[in-house]
Amino acid sequence: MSPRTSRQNEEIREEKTALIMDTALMHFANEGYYATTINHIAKHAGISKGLMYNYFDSKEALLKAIMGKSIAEVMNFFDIDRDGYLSEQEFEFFVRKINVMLKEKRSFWRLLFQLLMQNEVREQFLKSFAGSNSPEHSGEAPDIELPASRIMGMITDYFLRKKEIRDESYDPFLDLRMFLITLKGYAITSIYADDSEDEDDEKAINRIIELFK
Amino acid sequence: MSPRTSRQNEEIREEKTALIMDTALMHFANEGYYATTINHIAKHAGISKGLMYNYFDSKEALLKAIMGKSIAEVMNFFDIDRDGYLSEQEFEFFVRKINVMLKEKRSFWRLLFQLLMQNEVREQFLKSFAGSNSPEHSGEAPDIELPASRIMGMITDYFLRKKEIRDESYDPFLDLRMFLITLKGYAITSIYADDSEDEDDEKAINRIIELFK
Amino acid sequence: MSPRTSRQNEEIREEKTALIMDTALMHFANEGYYATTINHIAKHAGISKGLMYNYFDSKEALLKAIMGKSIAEVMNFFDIDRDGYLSEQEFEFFVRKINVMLKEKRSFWRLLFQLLMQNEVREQFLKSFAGSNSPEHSGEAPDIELPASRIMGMITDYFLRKKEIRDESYDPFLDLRMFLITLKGYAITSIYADDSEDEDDEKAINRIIELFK
Amino acid sequence: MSPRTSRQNEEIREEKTALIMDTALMHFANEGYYATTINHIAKHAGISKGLMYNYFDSKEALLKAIMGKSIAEVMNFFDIDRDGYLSEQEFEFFVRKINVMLKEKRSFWRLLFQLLMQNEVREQFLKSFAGSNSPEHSGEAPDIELPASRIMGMITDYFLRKKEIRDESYDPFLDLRMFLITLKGYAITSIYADDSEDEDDEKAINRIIELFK
DNA sequence: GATGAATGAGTATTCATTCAT
DNA sequence: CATGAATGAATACTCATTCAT
Repeated sequence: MSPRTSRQNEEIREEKTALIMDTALMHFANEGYYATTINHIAKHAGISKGLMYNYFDSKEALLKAIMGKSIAEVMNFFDIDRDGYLSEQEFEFFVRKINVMLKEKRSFWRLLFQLLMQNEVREQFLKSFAGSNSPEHSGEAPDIELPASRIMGMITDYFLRKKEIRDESYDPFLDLRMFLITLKGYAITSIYADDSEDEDDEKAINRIIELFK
Repeated sequence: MSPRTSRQNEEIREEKTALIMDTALMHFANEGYYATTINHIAKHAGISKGLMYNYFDSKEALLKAIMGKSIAEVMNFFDIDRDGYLSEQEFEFFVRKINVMLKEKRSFWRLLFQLLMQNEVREQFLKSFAGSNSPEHSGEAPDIELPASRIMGMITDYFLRKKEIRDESYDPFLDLRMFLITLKGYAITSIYADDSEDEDDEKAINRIIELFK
Repeated sequence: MSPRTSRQNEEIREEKTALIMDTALMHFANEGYYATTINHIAKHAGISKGLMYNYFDSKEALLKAIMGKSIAEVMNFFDIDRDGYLSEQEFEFFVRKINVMLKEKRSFWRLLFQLLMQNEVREQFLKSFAGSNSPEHSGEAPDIELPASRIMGMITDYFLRKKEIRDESYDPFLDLRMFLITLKGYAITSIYADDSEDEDDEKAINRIIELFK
Repeated sequence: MSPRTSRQNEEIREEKTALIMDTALMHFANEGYYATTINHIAKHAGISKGLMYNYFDSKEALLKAIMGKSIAEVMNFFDIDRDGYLSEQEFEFFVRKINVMLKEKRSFWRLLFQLLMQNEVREQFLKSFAGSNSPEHSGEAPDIELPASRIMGMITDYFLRKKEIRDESYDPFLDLRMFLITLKGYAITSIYADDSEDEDDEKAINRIIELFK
């Protein structure tokens, strides 16, 4: 009957926060952000509507928290504090890693794509990847911009370096463009495949590596 | 003082129908179907809310009308009554045509992708492309199914035929898969590019043709 | 090409007025006043919505016109300019007449009952039958009140006169009450019978006459 | 600071449910179902529009809940599990009971009559009373059908049995018909009487019993 | 921390009525 | 006289958010 220690409370908060975010992500991803009601999430998470608002200020805040956390995880996955250099061997590793991430975080990617389909959201999001040297930002998502554009920079460097070992006709920007196109195509195909044959995906990934190595 | 002729009324109806559908498509595509209110559409179309319902039974009916019309146009574009055979030269023509369509019907494609991101809609839609020999259907969209799966059949045939002129190691299904992946990737890249450089797109299309010819 | 004469116009007006009123009455009676839209009436009458408003100021005005006309017809049926005296033989005639009226004007009676089920309408209507000497009225339906209460007076007189030829225990007011109850019961039974057996109705009417003669 | 117990919530729900149903019944009965807006009900019940939908899915669902509950109460009133036999003494009791019910549940009967005045509703409802041996029903109101037709069967039996103690000329079906007519007439007279003199009603009921005993 | 009853601003939809032709 | 496109006020219904307990 003794009151919970603040340590215990802290644990409860973390557990509940994670539970809510996971449940919400799943439903946002599958039924759509607008189609998913707070009630629905609360019910499936086994908590009350009111409690949700104890942890998140609003539905939008919940969405942002989910996206922020997921993006951070994805970024972490890329081993942020690497040297920013992508060797040929690392390139293969990089592509395979993306494949793993797509499969492990299907819900996040579905949600991300869904959100990117809306102009307003997309525009806000794209700034993150635009320039690596934006001097100031509104503070909305200050910790994503840098890593995101750093990865883009890293990949760009990789293709620019390929020019040195290819002949005159090689166009690194076209190759980069084709790589991104193929990656995106693979991503949505893989993310929305209802009957994903891992074997087929593996073949496709190998082919992508072969094409852009 | 005499009432409008039915010819005049017919014209008015056609014009207004088109106006409403165009306005709605634009907003559905850019702001999202759920985020777009009937009020919003009416205001931007310069008409009253009530008039909308004079032409379309509901928001969903409006969406279906838009999708139906757009899909029909796209299908027409593919010259449905061709012989169903895709020669090597026709393949290049085919890919270029897709590129044109993507650019001419950006809003439709944006809306289509958006809708496909939601499980329920996607599942219903995917049936259209599944089998070319579904004996009966509920009548919802009977004129889309056939052409859609016919096109898929035509493309599949094309890649199967390539096997005959390639060596033993050629995997037509992987090649087909890669082609579809690349096309999808190109599509979403092109559709959502804010600053589309036609020149760059042209290069990418050429590369795609070169890769899968 | 010569313009219609005012005589012709007058004829057209009368025809159209009757057409609209008949159509409206039928639908009001069967589907209900609220459930029947102006559109519905116009379509079934084969005219335009606008024309309706050329003849009637509003939906309610249409209703009032219908009720007024029907009530007038019913009153006429009772041979208004009779002497206001109901003999025993005339009583039988009177009851049979009511039966004929119920069958000939089913739609009107259905509509009337329907309207009487709503407090506001009923209260307004009941004044008509209340006193035969209401000094003033709002002018809404001045030509109904008198005949209606006159008929009630006539019937009341009939039952009061019966007292003279019955024994002491006879209660004319109870008998009158029972007569009205039975008539109402017969009316709604007959009006809403889906499979009206005229033979059965005939027997019931005979019984009613026998009971209250 | 602790949340309400589920017992407390249960109580609140029951109270509010009853409050809403009572308020709605009163207004439906008096102003008519269509003429009564959800707003109106909410305002008179002293709650918000939204809360209504917390308890009932729709206006129609509210209506059905009210009718279902009322019909169940009425049926209970008739002591359903009696032996299904109506003796002469019980007949008197039966008629008096109906009178009590009419007075105690005026609003319900007003609403019922009102609904029965509309073709569609009536047809659906009348099935309940039609046959006592309908093998299957759509499940809409399975628990009403049986008792309703059972009561009709009980009354029919009563009149058929009277034949045995009457002379040759007695027509039980005509008598039954007259009884139902008189009952209906009494019902609507009583239900819609603005100035109901209980004394007069009592006399009429006595007369009815005397007539059909 | 936890609950779910309660709120109200917002959304799709209906329909009597108007009006230009 | 006749038409039906156009309007907008009203209505049912939804759902994020608040708050008493």
